[in-house]
Amino acid sequence: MARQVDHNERRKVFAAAALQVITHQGLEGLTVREVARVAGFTTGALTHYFESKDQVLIAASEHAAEVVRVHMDEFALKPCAREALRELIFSALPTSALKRGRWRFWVAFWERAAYSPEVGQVMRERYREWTSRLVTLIRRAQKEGDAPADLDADHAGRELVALVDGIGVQVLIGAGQFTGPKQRRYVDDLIDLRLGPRKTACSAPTPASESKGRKAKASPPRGRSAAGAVAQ
Amino acid sequence: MARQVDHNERRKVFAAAALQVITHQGLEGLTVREVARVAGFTTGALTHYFESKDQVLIAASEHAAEVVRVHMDEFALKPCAREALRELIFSALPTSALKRGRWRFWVAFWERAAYSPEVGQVMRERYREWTSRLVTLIRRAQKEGDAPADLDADHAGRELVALVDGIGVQVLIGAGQFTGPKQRRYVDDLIDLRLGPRKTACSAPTPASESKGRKAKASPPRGRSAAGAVAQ
DNA sequence: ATCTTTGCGTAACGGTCGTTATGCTGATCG
DNA sequence: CGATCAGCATAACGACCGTTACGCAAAGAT
Repeated sequence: MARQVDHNERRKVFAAAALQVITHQGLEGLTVREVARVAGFTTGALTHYFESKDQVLIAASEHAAEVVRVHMDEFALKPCAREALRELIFSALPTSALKRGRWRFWVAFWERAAYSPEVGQVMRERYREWTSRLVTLIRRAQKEGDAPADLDADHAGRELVALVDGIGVQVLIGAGQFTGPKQRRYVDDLIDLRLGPRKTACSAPTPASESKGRKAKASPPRGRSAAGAVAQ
Repeated sequence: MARQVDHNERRKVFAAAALQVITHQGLEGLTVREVARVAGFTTGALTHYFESKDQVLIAASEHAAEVVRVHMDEFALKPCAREALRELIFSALPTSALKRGRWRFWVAFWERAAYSPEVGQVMRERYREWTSRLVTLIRRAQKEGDAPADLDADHAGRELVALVDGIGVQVLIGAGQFTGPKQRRYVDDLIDLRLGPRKTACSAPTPASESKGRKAKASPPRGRSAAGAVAQ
């Protein structure tokens, strides 16, 4: 035998490089030469691990999904489902330069998915997982009495997914001044509207928790009836 | 002098051809040769009217916007603002093969806008107009007593824009079985949630009518229409 | 020590891209 | 009735693309 290299490990290196290239230079900047260069190799090495450029693209999306998966799993562990839902969605919003780069990545995939069945397949699986996370948390919130029992969790989940994607689009093209707090306000507003008034206490209902001390975050408006005069 | 042709008219023919190419073959299928071929010319003619490929792209988006603008103006004339809002949004949803093609077109632009400032500028103007249409109708609904007076129309308008874009994304990648009626249900649901109970007095709500009957266009684009261009 | 196999760099191939150069055609005007 | 010039086709250019071919270096196996 000859020397052995961890095949999966190498593929991950190239996938990460591809992710970086798309994030910074877009889909049309994605070339096998550039990916190999960023990864610290040449095309000869890359072709050793991938059959085609499309396979590199797929691997990049799988790598990106894996990176955020770790992050997302943390939120699911929070005791209060409704709060976990909020923060999970917040973490997905394009509120920083890095996250906006990630969003450019996914938008590029949307475009590609419409023409490549294989990419479409991958994207469908990504959305199945992402939507499922939200729906699960909504159901948990219902069990915790923090959302109406007759709420259609599937509907609400997909609605939130759509809202987030829509926000992402507007941020990317630079429509309106969609700052981070503003993005969060849209999410909070829709959550409150769908799930109704919040429970005053989370997990273990501490009965005398009357302190109104909130963190520095701007507190979002409540339901529709109280939504007047919000200017920022 | 030599023979004269309508410069703007020619540009429109190429723009329509570019629109068709992107719709059917995506952004990576958009080449100056293909656009010229579809328009019934060759690259020599195209370069006579456009400085670069990017300019063709911009012209294509302006043409697409102009086509839908005519359609949208009809809805604004409806007596009941809330119903007009519904149908305006319905008309934008990717509920047919043709409309899905249009959506592919816009998604391609989102991706491009993130990297080309000039394309971004154009897209921002498109969204300003689209959002403004929705917000105006919401305000009219408020005046007609068909929406709560304390509703933040700007917020609701942008929320609806985001929802529609999010639905478009999910339809394009094929996530869930997002049929036409289902798409409309999401829109209706959010409108009802934000604007509250409907007034009964308005014109009888046409139940999910897809007004796809092609009305006779006022006048066909004058001059010689090229080979396979302009498919409304 | 030698053979075999793997890892990967180098370079070339065929194709397509946006753009540019060039030349024909025919409508218009002095 | 030429002269002229806009309109457009043809073709070539240089760059870059994904992919393939090939060769060498090094590490495990014998």
